Amino acid sequence: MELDERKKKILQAVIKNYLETGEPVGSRTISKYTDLNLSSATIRNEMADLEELGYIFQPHTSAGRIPTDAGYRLYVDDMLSGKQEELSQKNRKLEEQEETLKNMQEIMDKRVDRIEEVLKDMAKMLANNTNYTSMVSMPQTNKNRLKFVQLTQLDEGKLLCTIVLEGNIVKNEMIKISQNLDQQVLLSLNLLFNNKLNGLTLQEINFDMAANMADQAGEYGALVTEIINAVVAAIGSADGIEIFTSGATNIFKYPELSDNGNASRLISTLEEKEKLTELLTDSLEEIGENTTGIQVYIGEETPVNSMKDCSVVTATYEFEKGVYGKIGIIGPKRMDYEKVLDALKNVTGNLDKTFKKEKDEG
Amino acid sequence: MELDERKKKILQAVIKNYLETGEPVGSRTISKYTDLNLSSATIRNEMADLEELGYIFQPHTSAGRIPTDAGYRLYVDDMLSGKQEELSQKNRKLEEQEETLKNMQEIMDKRVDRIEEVLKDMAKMLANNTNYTSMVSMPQTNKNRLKFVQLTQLDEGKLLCTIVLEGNIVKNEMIKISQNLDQQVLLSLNLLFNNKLNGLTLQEINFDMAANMADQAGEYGALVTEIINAVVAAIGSADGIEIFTSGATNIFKYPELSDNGNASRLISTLEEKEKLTELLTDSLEEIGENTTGIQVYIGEETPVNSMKDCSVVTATYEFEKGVYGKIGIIGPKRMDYEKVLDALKNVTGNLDKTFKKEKDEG
DNA sequence: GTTAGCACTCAAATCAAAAGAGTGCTAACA
DNA sequence: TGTTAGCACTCTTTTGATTTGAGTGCTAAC
Repeated sequence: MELDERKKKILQAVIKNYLETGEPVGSRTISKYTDLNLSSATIRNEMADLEELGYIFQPHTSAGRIPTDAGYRLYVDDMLSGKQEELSQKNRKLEEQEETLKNMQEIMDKRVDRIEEVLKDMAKMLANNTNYTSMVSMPQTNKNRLKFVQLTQLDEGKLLCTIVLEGNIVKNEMIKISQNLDQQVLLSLNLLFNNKLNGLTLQEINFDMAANMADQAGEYGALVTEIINAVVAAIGSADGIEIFTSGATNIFKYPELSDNGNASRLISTLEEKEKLTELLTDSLEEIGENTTGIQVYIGEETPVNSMKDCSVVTATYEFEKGVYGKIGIIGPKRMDYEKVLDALKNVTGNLDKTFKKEKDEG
Repeated sequence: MELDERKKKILQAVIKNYLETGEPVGSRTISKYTDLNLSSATIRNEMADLEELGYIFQPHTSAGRIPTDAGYRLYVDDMLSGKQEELSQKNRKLEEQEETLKNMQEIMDKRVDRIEEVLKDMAKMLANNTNYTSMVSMPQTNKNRLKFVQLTQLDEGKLLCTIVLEGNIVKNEMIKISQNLDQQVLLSLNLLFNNKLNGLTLQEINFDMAANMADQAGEYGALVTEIINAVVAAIGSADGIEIFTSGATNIFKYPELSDNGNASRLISTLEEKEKLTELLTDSLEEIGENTTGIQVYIGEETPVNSMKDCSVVTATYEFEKGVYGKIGIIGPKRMDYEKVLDALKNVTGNLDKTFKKEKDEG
C-alpha cells in the first residue's frame, strides 16, 4: 500500500483539523471539510489505510484519528520543502504580522548596545505572539574574538579584568592577586595583553601562547598566566551559554502539556535551563548557506525527556560572521507550525539585519 | 468570650496538625494529639468558640477545622515573640540543619566576587531545602557608593563606561559619542570623574555637581554631562532591582497553590518579577537595630494578588553598611513557619558574615 | 470504486446509593 | 458547673450502574 495523492490530502485535512480543534477528527468531519466530495464511508476506508501506514492513530476504538509523530513529520517536511509557502506567507503577512512587525521594529530601535535586552524582549514578544513558550540563546562566544582587555587595580589584592569581545559583549572578571602592582606595571600588562591577544578566538589562545607570554613577562609570569586563565574562563566558561526563556505559563493553555505533572516537569526544565542547551547549541556547525538554519523536533525526536509531548522549532540567527545564536519555540505537537515557522524566520531575519547594521556603523 | 490558655493550646494543636497533614482537623484528633486529656466533646465546644472568635473555620458542615488567616497570624506572632524559639532551634539544628550548614559553607566558599552567583545558589539551596519557592533581590544600589569609573574608547563613536560600586558591583554602560577622544583627554576625564564622584551615593550626585563638572571640563562639557547621566542611569536605573527566583515548581507540591489555574498565575508572577519588587523593596527603611528584618505576609496580607493563597516570609541581609537586600520564601499558608524562619535567619546571618568578611579583607 | 445502513465499541456523562468523617445537641455524670 | 457519652444529622467522597453519543468496521447494494 502506498501513499497516493488522495490519501495525502486526507492526511493533511486530518492534521489541519486537529491543529485547530485539538480533538480527534472523525470521518464525517473530513467528508465535509474537504473538497474531495467523498462520503464518510470512503474516508473511513482511507483512514484505516493511513492508520496502517502509521500516520494517524485512534486513542480508542470509538474515537476519531490523531496524527502520529510520523504524520506530523510528513506534514512539516512538506511545508518546509516550501510548496505552499509563498501563498501562506502572503496571507499571513497581510492579516496578522502587521502589528507583529511594528512591535519588532520598536524593540529593535531600542538601545542596540544591549544585546541581552534585545533578545529578552524578542523572546517575550515571540511568546506573546504565538502563545507558546520561547527561548533564546546568547550568541555562542566560543568562536568569538577578543577585542579588548582592560586591567584595573581595584583594591589591595584585587584586579578587575574587563573583557570586551567582538560585537561588544562585555564581561567582568575579578582576579585575586598575591602581589600589588604599581600603575606602570599595570599599563605594560594592559599593552601586552592587547597586543598579543587582540582578535584571537578562544581556540587560538593556546598553551604555547600562554607560556610564551608568561616568559616574556619576567617576574610577572605567574600573574600573566593567572590572568590568561581568567580571560579564557570568562570567554568560554561552560555557563557562557546563556539562555532566556519567556512565556513558560503558556503551556497551561494546552492540557496535554500541563496535565499529570507535565507542567511541573516542563517548567522545571525551563527554570534549570541546562537541558535547553541541547536544543540550542546542537548542530550549529551543520548550517550551510543553503539551509535556513531551521530545525524542527517533533515529539519523540526532541533530545529532552520532559519534552516528549512537545514540538520544538529552533532557528539560527547570525550575530556576526561565524558567531551564531539560536531562538526557539516550545509548544504542543499540535502547534501551528506554519505560524511558528513564519514568526521565527521573521525574527531571525530581523536580528540578522539589526546586528549587521550595528556592525557596519560601529 | 476571650482566648484563655486552654483555647490557645487547642488552637495551636489544630494549626500544628494542619501544617503537617494539610487536612481539616477534627475534635477527636485533638483529643488524642494533645496532653490536655479532654474528650472530643469538650474539644468540640472549645472549637466552636474558636470558630466564633474567627481563628478557625469549617470548609463544610461535616469537616474538621482549618486555621483562618487570623489564626495563622496569632500562631506566627507567638513564634516571632520568641517564646518557643530556643527550644525548637536547638532541636532543628541538631536534626536537619547539619547538612544545610555544610551546603551553605560550600556555597559561600565559592568565589565570593560574584555576588550574583552566590545569591542565585543561595536561592536554589533555600528552595531545595524548604520545598517552597525562594527569591532573592540584589542589594539595592540606590544608596550604594560609587567606587570607581573607567572610560575606554572602544570603537569610533563608542565609549565603554565601566562603573564599580562599593562592594564591587560592576556595571557596564555603552555611550555613543559624537566626537572622538584621544588618549590624553580620556585620561584626564577618567581622573576628573574619579576625583569628583568617588565615594558618592546617587543622591549626592546632584544637578549642581554635574553642572559644576561640566563647566570645569570646558569644551568637553557636553560629553561630561552625557557621561554623568550614564553613570546615574547605571546606578539607579529602575531595573537595578534585580531579583532571582528558584524552585518555582515546588508550588506543584501544594494543590491549594497549583489547582484551578493558580499555578499559571503564580508562575507568571515569578517569571515577570515586577510584582515581586513589592515584596522585596517594601519597608527597607523601617528596619532598626532591634528588629530582625523579618516580615511575614499571611494570605490576604500580601500585596501581590496572585499570592492571596500564599504566605510570604522575607528577611533582610546587609550587604554593606546601609545597603540591604532581601531574601524571601513563598509557600502555602500552611507552610512550616518555624523551619522557614530558621532557614532565613540562618541564610541572612551567613550572608551578613560573608559580606562583612569580604569587606574587611578587601 | 463508492456509498448507505447497521451493529458494535468504548469513553464520558449522569444518577443513585452507600460509606465515612465530623459535627451539634441533649442528657447524664462528677 | 464543667465534662463526657451517645446519637441523630449533614455533607463530601466513593462506588457502581446506566445512559448517551461519537465514531468505527463491515456488509451489501449501487
